[in-house]
Amino acid sequence: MEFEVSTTGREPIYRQLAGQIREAIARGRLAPGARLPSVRELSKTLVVNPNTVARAYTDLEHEGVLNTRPGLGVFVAAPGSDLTRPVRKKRLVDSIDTLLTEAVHLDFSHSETLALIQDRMSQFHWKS
Amino acid sequence: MEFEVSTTGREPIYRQLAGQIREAIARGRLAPGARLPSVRELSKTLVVNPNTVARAYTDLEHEGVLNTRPGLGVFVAAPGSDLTRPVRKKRLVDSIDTLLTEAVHLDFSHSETLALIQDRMSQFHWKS
Amino acid sequence: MEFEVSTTGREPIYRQLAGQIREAIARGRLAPGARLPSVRELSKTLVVNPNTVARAYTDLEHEGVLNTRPGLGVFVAAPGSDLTRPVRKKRLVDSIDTLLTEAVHLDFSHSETLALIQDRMSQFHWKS
Amino acid sequence: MEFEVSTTGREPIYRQLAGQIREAIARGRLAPGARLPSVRELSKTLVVNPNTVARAYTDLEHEGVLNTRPGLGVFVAAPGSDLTRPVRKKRLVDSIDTLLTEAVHLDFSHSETLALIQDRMSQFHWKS
DNA sequence: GTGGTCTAGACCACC
DNA sequence: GTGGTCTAGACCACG
Repeated sequence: MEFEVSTTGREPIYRQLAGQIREAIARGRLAPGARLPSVRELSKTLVVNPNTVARAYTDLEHEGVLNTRPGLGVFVAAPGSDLTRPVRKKRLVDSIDTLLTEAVHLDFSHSETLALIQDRMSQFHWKS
Repeated sequence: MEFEVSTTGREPIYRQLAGQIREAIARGRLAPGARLPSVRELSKTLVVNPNTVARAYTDLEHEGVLNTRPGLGVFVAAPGSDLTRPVRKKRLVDSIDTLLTEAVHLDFSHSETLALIQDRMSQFHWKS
Repeated sequence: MEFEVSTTGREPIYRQLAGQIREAIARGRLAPGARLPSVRELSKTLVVNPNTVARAYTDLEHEGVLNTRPGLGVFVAAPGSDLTRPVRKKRLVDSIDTLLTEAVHLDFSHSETLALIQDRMSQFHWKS
Repeated sequence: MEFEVSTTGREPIYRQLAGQIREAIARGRLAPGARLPSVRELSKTLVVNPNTVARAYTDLEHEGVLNTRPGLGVFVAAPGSDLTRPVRKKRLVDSIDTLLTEAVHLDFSHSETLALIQDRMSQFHWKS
């Protein structure tokens, strides 16, 4: 896996990195159990402060997306969420509504939006 | 229209407010030409500083979502975007990918996600 | 780059500043990627409130003229516009008509006006 | 002459009106000596407050563009400016620079800009 | 150190 | 009454 961060644009680097790791997992390009580069290693290849990489990793660990095994490295966790179904559903619905709001303001039609979503869905790695 | 902001989360107040206004418009609950509460009025009901409300309004005006007529108030603008199609599409696709990443991590299946999206889509106000 | 603002005129300070930055970029005196003075620094040299400088910077960021990288500073963005061609043309034509109206009222002839425009054009940094 | 004001958009009504009168004169559609509608009359047809029309007229009178002859009405003044040539030139050059700055940021080329300006120039009524 | 957010409170322009 | 500008000063997030 190679990641890349852009120092142009206002999204904090640690959050760009966390987002890219989440997306790589969701697309199936990083499988459960896979080992990620060490903090030191990744901070060198991305030319960013090690604290920045560490922050991304610990955030994802708190989310349950990564596991750190001290002395061994950082690994992709098994899929699944600790949250209850109503909580998970509420989060997803809120995000969907935000997306649809954006689609309407960007002047896309119902059918264009749906087609685009279905097209992108085929690129992700869905459960069962 | 009633809006509500939470001061506990990390999302800035002015951005929560802007998001709620955008969503109300996208759902058709705020029609083009409708007048929004005055800055001072809304700042009182939300118990925030008038500058904070004004910031949300002016951001939305820059986006072309609202029109402000000094001395009269703030109004919902006509729909439509001045942005180029490639730019609009890129923005939407990026948002879709972020959403789908979240859906996978929240452990939803392809069909559940699609069903949820189609259900929510029916609540928005699409063009043409 | 040195900027200067006048507090006596009726043009808001933040807008004077934004205009000077836009002009410096259009003349090529501020190249893409160049760093602008920090908000605090510039607010000291101009003797205005930091918020006023920040307002100019964020307006220009919304226009796509500047990029701000929190923690690092504010930089000149890559050139180009995200707006649709008809919108861009309408804006330019409106501004041209306003200019020509002024030229006529200032009692300049057709040839004097054209000569002056061509002279000034040579001082700007045009694309391609 | 018919004028029209838009209550959408942030330009004050009195200034829209003044601008339209200036432009009509510069295009030769209102000749020197022509009589403008009375304040009362115009305020009715535009459906605006009479004070607003009066403000536009008095601003233009101060500029030397209109003359009020009490009891008779408001008339287009003879062309010409009271200002000295260096002052007039400085004003025009400043306006030209502002226009060219906008053209560059709107991503127009040198030749497109010049062509557009020459096209619009032919629609104005130049001296001698 | 950088920019971002929010508050409190003053004054102005417009209608 | 409306929104717009500006100041002073506090606190937070980022690198």
